[in-house]
Amino acid sequence: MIDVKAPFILYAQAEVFYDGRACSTLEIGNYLIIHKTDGALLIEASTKTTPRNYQGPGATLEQRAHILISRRKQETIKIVIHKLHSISYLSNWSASNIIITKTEKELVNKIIDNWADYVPGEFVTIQQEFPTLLGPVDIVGVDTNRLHHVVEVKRKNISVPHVSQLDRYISAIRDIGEDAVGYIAAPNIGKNALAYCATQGFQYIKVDF
Amino acid sequence: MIDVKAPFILYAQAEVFYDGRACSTLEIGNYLIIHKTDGALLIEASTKTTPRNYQGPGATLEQRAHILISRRKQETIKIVIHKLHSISYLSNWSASNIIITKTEKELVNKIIDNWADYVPGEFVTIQQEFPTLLGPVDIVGVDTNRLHHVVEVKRKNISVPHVSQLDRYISAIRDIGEDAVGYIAAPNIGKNALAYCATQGFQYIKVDF
DNA sequence: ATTTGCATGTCGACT
DNA sequence: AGTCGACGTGCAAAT
Repeated sequence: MIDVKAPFILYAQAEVFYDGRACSTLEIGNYLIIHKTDGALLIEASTKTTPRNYQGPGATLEQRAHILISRRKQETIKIVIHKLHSISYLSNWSASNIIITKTEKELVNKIIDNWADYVPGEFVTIQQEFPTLLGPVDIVGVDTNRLHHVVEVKRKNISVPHVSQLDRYISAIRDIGEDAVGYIAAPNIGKNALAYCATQGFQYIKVDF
Repeated sequence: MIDVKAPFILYAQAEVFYDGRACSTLEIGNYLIIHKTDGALLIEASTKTTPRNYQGPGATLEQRAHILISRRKQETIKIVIHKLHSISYLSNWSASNIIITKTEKELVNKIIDNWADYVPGEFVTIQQEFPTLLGPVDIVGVDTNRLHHVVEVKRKNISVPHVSQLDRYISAIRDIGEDAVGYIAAPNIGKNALAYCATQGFQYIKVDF
């Protein structure tokens, strides 16, 4: 009846039961059921971006009478189909990924290329991906007084956890016996994050694409 | 002509451009485009659960020649349709929500709400998601003797690794100089896990939905 | 209206 | 296979 090997979109009156990390029930109604080539399964209702129920890549689909069962690891979705309105198998469905531009790296490059505009002083080195025990910092500039200017860059809004992250980087650099001051750079910053910066003595660098 | 007021699913050869919190491009290919009654828009490819591009509820859709434009706040999606394979308008598409049951959180709440039934004693604080170096513990109650009652909750059966996890949490709390006793709570527990609990001096709390 | 924290988060990178 | 961090996170509840 349904080719569970092929990708398809199915519009049907159905009810859905999920068991796995939690349990859920979706009451009987008309839903859009999407089966992808990698086994992913979506049950979409008429509102919101996120599906009502879903199963990730690698799920296996089988049919028993008017019931579709998708299994993946410890998770199971059971779709009871009461009335099949339409089904259509998609051929040559693309799997391309989006390409994101305006990346963090782009901002990092802009700051380094125009370093003097953002951080005044005489600098000996400006280094990207400066290694610390907690992982690499985006940019660290060392001035003639050996003071480390630590810049953490985000491509969108800065929130409190990002400032906290900078705080830990600063600590890590001070732990190795270097003096350091902190900067956080992004197109925007949240109010709380800005206040947090003030308490920590960090400076916000507004940088746009 | 596409009825941009109605909910529909559209299979087409298209390319997609997004601008908003970031920028993205999706190369030309065959994609499934879903327009929901609340304005939400999804561009689905043949793999993965998450859509390649999307727009949340409240977005407005308009058509200009062979280009669909969805706008929402500061975000824009432009879909250039090269070849329309099929379009279907969904009638009586349900908006029902799922009902979630049997989550770990539900059990955690039940234990906290009825704390005295599960853990006897005089308590100063009862804290959820108690932070440790190994991550948060579900519940920690501190009694008048400063003894920490550490409760790890699972939504199904407890097996040996879960008890081992509790063991590590207890160690982490003792490492910060606090005295601690362990409890593990779930609807069921395996025989080996129960024996392991006995050796470690942990207590099993049976809790049901 | 804004902020906070959870999610069946998903997903990719790295160990 | 597990862990970690980012995400155009989305989403609902609390403030």
